[in-house]
Amino acid sequence: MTEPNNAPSGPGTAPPERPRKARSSQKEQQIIDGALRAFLARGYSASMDVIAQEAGVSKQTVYSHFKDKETLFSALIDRLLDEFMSAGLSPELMSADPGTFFRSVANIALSRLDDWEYISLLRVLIAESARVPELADVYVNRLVRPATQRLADYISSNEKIKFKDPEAVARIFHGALVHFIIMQEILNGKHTLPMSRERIADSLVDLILFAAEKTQDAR
Amino acid sequence: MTEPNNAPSGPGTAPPERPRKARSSQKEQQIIDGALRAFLARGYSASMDVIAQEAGVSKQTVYSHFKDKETLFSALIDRLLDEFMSAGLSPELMSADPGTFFRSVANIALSRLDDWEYISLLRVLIAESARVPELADVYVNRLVRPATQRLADYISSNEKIKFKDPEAVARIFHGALVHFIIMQEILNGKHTLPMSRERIADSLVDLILFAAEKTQDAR
DNA sequence: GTCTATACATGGATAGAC
DNA sequence: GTCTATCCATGTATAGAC
Repeated sequence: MTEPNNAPSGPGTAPPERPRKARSSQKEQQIIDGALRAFLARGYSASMDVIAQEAGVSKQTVYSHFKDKETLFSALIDRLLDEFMSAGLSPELMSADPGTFFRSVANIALSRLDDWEYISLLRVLIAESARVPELADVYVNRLVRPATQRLADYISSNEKIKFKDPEAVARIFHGALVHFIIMQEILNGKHTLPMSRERIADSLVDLILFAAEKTQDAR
Repeated sequence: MTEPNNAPSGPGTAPPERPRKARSSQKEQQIIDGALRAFLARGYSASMDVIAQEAGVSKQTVYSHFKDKETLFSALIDRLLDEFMSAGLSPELMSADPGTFFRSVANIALSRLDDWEYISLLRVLIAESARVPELADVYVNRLVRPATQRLADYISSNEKIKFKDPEAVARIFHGALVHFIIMQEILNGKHTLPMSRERIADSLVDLILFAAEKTQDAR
């Protein structure tokens, strides 16, 4: 009945301490960790038995902390998305020159090629997007929107570059990077269609910088 | 570099002619169609009961044509990939000017935003890529490799444009388009982060043309 | 080949002891 | 809260009649 979880995102007061998992007992942390591993490795089809086993607790213990499988799944995805929520590019980067800025953004994005959790999360989100569209919405609102927004803001505000449609350019830049991750890591392109991340970063940065210069020339 | 006609980069020795059995009875066609709808709508978790119902036959009839669920699934995905296999851009396009070429490629790719089968196929491929990696490999070899290869070939051969790394540019161009489809249609971005396909196409074509011109100037 | 009926296993969820 | 044991629905696959 009364759920131990409290304090969703408090509107008026910004809590200086962690808003979530105020008291996560030893067992609860075990459950969360185990369920995370199970879901990310096997998708939503991971059985509750496997989850309990992975967590090192009994199945009933899982159910004493989470109402049902769907609740557990959504809670975990939501939790993961929070962790990956970009805390924002460092402010000094927003005032860096275009070459530094785009190169840094590309490198940060491509560093996720090594992050098994991020890659698995992406796969599960896409896999379950039809069944649970809300999770895809959370992903878009927490990760994609801020990322593309900041890119568009930089493009719009920086004097040295000028594009007709900063938002579209931002989405192209972001999309090329994310697709490369999906391609290489999820769809096995790392083996069937290998290409180094440096080549993608180099060409992408060149592309946008050259186009920006050309647009400048044409003014 | 390599022969454009044959590209069976695999060890298997499959006769190039008669790639598929010609006899598909009435029932068998029903099964295929029903299973296709069921799998694309609900993923691999679609039950054999639902598949049989969707096909309008009994469950046993399905099993009399396909050994088990996994075989049926793989056969269908393989069949779908064949249908989507790009027959190659029309030869006259390969000799068109860059503006026409890239604009056409972008429009062709973005037309898949309206293709429910393609979108569902993409989702299922990603969803099952961990469990059945071979299907992802087939997708990459049949669709992604030819598409990016032709883009890279065009970039390499056309006198009017010059990039340091045509293959990387090809993958960026292709990736930005495919990611836009994943974003808008699979991850629900069409509602949460709307953007017209024309804006993406315009900015992407501008980006590559301007960058190409700039590279020309710098020669 | 095609159907109805069924065997067998798995999975989500609960009961009851401690 | 935590465990073991269990219920019951669903799912894959098969048997047997026609």
